[in-house]
Amino acid sequence: MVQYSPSRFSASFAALADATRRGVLAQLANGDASISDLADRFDMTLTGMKKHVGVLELAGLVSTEKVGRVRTCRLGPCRLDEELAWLARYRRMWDARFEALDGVIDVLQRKEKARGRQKRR
Amino acid sequence: MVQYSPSRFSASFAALADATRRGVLAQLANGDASISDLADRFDMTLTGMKKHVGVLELAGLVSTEKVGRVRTCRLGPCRLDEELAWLARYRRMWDARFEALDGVIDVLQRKEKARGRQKRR
DNA sequence: TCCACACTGAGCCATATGGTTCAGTATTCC
DNA sequence: GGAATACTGAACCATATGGCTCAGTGTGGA
Repeated sequence: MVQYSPSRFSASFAALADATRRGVLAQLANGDASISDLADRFDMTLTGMKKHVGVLELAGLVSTEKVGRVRTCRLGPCRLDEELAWLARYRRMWDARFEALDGVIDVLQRKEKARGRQKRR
Repeated sequence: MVQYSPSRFSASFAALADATRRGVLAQLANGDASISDLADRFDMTLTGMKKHVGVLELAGLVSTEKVGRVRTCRLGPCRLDEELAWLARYRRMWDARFEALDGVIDVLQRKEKARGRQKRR
């Protein structure tokens, strides 16, 4: 089940905050892999990799299925749409904020010039 | 100085992984604020808020300046461009991956139909 | 049947994180 | 000068994180 709780972002961003986990996602973009494959590729114990996969799975970034004795990992249901939207919104606010600042600077500079003209008179 | 080390993403995503810090960014998008302002708004001690601001500052998301006895926080130099690009790239890979999967399913279904036709003969 | 393989879970360890209190220090205002 | 303000830093605490080992458990192949 997909979670839409307020902590969803916390989970996904925290999942992305680790270089190994970002690497795992990149790897899975190339194709599905077992826990052993991943552990091997990232030079880590099975148990260690399992924890990373667990974190990614909780965040919805990876889904896994066990068939026989091997658990296969693939990219999960979360496409990071909302995270992308959050970042995009943040950047719009950032831009707006700095345009506003530029506006203030403009006004100040115009006043400065006006004062200069007055002095010259 | 802005860092472009491999751990840059780790710092920014980790900074975004906390709800309070995301709130601080949203707040600063509305206007600059002192540490006290923020601590007050998020019902936290000054010291606690200072730590959060420190994390955001290290990630380049916030910059601060102390004048007199008050330290003013504003949105920082990092616009999250590369983070946005990373997420966008991930999503493209995600899409590609699932289109490929759809392709496989298509092929399987076509084979299935073909087998059906054979049986009926 | 038996061995090897792939995972799982408990538990340990060092360090990081998110918070606090308390005791400064520097500034501002009266 | 003295009190109030705004921050700063050290130290503490509980919990989380990122790793590990070790001892299972379940599956597949000879």
